[in-house]
Amino acid sequence: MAKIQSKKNSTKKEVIIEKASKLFREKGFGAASMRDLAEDVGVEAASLYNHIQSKAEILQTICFKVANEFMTNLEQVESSSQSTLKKMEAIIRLHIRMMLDQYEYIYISDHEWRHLPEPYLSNFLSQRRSYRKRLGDIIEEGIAKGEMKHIDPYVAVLIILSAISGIDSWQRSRKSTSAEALETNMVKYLIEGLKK
Amino acid sequence: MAKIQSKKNSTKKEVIIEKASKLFREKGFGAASMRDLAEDVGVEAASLYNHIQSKAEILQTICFKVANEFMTNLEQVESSSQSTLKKMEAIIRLHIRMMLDQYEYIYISDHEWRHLPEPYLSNFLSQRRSYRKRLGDIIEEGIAKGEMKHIDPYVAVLIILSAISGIDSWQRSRKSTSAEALETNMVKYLIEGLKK
DNA sequence: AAATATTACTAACACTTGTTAGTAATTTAT
DNA sequence: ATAAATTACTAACAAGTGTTAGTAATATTT
Repeated sequence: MAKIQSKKNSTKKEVIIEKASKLFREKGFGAASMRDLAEDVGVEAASLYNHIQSKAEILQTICFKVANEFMTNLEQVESSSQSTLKKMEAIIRLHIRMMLDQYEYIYISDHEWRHLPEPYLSNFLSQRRSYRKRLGDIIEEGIAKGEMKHIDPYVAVLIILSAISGIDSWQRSRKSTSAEALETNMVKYLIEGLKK
Repeated sequence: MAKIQSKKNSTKKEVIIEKASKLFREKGFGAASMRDLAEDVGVEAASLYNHIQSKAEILQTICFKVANEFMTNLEQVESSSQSTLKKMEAIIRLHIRMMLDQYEYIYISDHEWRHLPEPYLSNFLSQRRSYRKRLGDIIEEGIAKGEMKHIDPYVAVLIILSAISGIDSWQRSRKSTSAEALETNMVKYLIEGLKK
């Protein structure tokens, strides 16, 4: 049956993935070894395979967990009845917050997806393409309704997502600017850039 | 004396670095092997060491080449007598263009610097910090002069650089949007977001 | 307490890694 | 053409890779 390990209410598999996410971010997926991971978990490398099937599976789990979370949120926003600007703001804020408190996961999903084995790689990229397309559709609608300025929707999506993804280089020097100030300023910049 | 190899007027070392930059981007520094690289160059792995000293040296060369290029340009812009908005526009345009026609180099400098060995790593990060600080100073001056809107300069720099860095995910699907349209739209978005 | 299922261990596998020695081939300088 | 320097080759190294078998220890269920 379900095994409850560790101090928190989390499976050992979850512990492994959590430790792995930190390790993969620090050293990169390729350079992080299963023996490194085992040491972090406090176990021998071979023992990991009682809980996971492969190193790649860890990466898959992380990448698709993140992708699904964003996709679910997008569907909620799409089916809501806010203005297109409010929709984009909601999405931007979610991205920023997830970047702030699920940093490791998001970072890996953003930067290490290249190492996904097929067919997961194609699947992931297709999901990402679809996600961006749907963000672009919201912006397109915003332009059509006169709520947003005339700009290439695809480029706008690129800018917004990349800008948020760049918070990773803030994480390492988080003295001067607080998290709240960061979110406020980013939303201001990114939304003002859309407004007509 | 100077050895002229290959078809073009380039040292074999330059050929190696050029091939390496493509390889490092595709597979990541850690996952790219010297044997992979050797095959691309058309030579045995051991022969590479007649021209380079180590795998890490290649990474160093690439990262600092890029860093120096940006730094030189920044100094020119700083000492010019344009408005702060024009200065930022000039910098943004340079970044976009370098991203477009020196894609491999910039990408590696952006994403693979983590694998630099000390003391190069510290050196690189310090240079990067300094670069961003000076960009922030331009924005701060822009705000003080009333040319730019009130925004945290550090966050603005973060957004601008990250947004441009995100062009890498455009490279792979460069059908719909042309390079000129991309630059125009990005400048529009990023500069409008600064203007008062 | 006994039986069962789960997890950790040691040892080893086949393979890949960056790099070095030593030497042959080739290019450049005399 | 001969000498000197440069570059490519083969072979090998020590170390590290993900992963599997087999087994001992531990926890869970009966």
